[in-house]
Amino acid sequence: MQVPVPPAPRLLVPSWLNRGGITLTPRVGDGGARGGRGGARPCSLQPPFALVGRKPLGKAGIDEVMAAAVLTSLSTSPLVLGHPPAPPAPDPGGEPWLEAPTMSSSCSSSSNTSGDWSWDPPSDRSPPSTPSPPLSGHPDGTHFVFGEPIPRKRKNSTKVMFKCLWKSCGKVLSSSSGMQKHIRTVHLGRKADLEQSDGEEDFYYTELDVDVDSLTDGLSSLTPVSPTSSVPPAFPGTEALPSPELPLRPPVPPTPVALTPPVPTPVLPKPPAVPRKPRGEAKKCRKVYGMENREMWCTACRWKKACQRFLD
DNA sequence: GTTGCCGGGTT
DNA sequence: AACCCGGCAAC
Repeated sequence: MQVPVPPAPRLLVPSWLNRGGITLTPRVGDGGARGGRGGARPCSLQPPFALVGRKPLGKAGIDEVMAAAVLTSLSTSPLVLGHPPAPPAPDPGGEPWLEAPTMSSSCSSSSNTSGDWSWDPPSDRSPPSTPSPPLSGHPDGTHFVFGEPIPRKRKNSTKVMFKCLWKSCGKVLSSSSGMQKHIRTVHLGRKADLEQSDGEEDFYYTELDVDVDSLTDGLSSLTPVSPTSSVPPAFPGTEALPSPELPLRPPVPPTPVALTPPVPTPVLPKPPAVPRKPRGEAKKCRKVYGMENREMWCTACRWKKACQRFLD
């Protein structure tokens, strides 16, 4: 009849272990707020060095890098640099991608016969919310309807560009709004300033990451293939394009696509023109309850996952 | 600097 | 599966 339960003296956590992760009464002297279920966790004692080498990316084999590059380009911009993955040289540099865009007439036909770029059905990741295509005219536009496989960009020096997928138009702009406008006016024949776009434009352009560094690098020194020194003029019909930067463009012939009615589009099936998931507006548990009341957060928030209580 | 959360590890 | 956290992009 006694309670022989010494409350497991909490170990002294060495500073190298307690890197903010351990929630020992955060800062408010609440003393017992943690009690959620059965006494919280014993401060985790995983060896901190278990994470060694989590991202060996730095010196990962070229194969890995190549694979990553291929995957990336496949998932984000299937048409980009429509040339087959057959690098002529092993490229010792370690930056196999973006070896200056080759000037194959990408749009016409033989973009790539391996052609796996053809509307990959959402087999892999299917967002549970809305499986249907986004023609649902939501003015907000930001539909993350098709899974968001956009890999996180390295903040290094990649820049997001937007490429028009319209047949024989390879226009690349630096802003999505500009691209939408371009598509709206040039290809869809709509009013440029039409406020409400039903999002249809999103189908006709794709996003692509451009490594600025290697681009500029390549421009200044490499330039293996015809560098297109004189950039061909843009379409005569287009408005002032907000594209200050536009490194290289495929030799797109001056196509007379002025105001043709919506043609049965060429390379449609490219859905995920989803730039990046914008941060939701809803305040999440952390913000609502504060760090002090962490036990009131939804579990997802507690685990640093997407909040499931305050959905966007 | 803070917040939200992905990716991945641990239990 | 539940739990946890490093790290990073968006603010």
